Amino acid sequence: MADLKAGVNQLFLREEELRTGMELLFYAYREFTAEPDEILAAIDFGRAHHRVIYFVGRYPKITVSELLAILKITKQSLSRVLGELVRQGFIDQQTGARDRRQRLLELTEKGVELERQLSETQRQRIARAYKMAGAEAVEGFRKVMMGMLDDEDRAKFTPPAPTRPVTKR
Amino acid sequence: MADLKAGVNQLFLREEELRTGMELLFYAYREFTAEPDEILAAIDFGRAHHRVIYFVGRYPKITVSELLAILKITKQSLSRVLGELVRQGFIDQQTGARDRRQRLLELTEKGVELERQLSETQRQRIARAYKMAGAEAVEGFRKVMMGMLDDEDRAKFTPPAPTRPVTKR
DNA sequence: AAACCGCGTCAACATGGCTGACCTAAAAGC
DNA sequence: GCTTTTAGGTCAGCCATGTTGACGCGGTTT
Repeated sequence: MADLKAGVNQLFLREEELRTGMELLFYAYREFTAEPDEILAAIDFGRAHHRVIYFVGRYPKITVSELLAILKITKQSLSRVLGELVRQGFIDQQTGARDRRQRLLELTEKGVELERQLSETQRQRIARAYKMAGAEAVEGFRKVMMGMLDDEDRAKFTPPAPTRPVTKR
Repeated sequence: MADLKAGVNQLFLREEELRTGMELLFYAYREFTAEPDEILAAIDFGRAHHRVIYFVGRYPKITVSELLAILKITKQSLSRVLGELVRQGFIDQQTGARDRRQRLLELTEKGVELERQLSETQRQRIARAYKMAGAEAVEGFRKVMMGMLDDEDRAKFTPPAPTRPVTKR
């Protein structure tokens, strides 16, 4: 009887714990995107533009299909925002040397500036959270977050250097 | 000179660390929503329906304005999905006893079943991550995630029992 | 009685996903 | 060298979910 009660209690705690995790993710993600969204809206861009800017900044000379693999959207969706970014001079495309079908993407100076501006609030938010929580907690955060990913995404974080999904280049 | 180098290195590490945090959040959120999204699509619902179902399940007898405060969307947006959920018998509305202007929301049995089904994969994903990472890491995860929230959201997690933002009821 | 509040609704619009079809040019395979 | 595959672009249309703004009804508060 005592055992049964303990079991039920365990279950309840676990349920609470899991819900907390779900909600933390929901709220954190929302807060995380809110500030850049405002900046973006002012220049008639959306979250999609931010993602493209971010990953092009992260992986200079990334190809379109590599970018698609990261974002997991269709090329039609990407092309809309990417096209705008290119036309408005935030991103440069240069034809691949080895493979001339590829368009290697890179931020222009203007693009770098926008990226910096957009990510600044996010960086601050994370830095604040890391600082408040302490180094050990950060390690735990990373472990748990990694555990939530599928193998494919997880692999992006394990290799020695920051690497994009490598296809032949 | 050695100092300077160390400083630069510190900066680089910090930058890497922060980017990792940003990306973990991006990928984790995407994975987290992917599975429910599939189930939802099959019954012609979207992520917005899930959120409503989730929070109504979480806070039975929640009022419309409390729900709006949690979701931070306009009532017009909410009303679209909430209306469908009510019409299709996933959510019941009952007029508030104290304040008859209020519509207290509750999941029907059908709603509970859908909620369970939708959240199941998410619960499993979190449970797996928690288990893989260990109790201490989970504590760290929570600390960091809390640090990312604004005070308002953070307050939702600190009180003794799970509480919704309390207005007069 | 007046003002405010909770909730619903109509209309119009933007963003960012999607599918499907079709094209060019370059690379790879045989 | 011809064929097939690949990288990338483009047109057209659809859908979900967010937005603003305006207005109405009934219940509560002052």
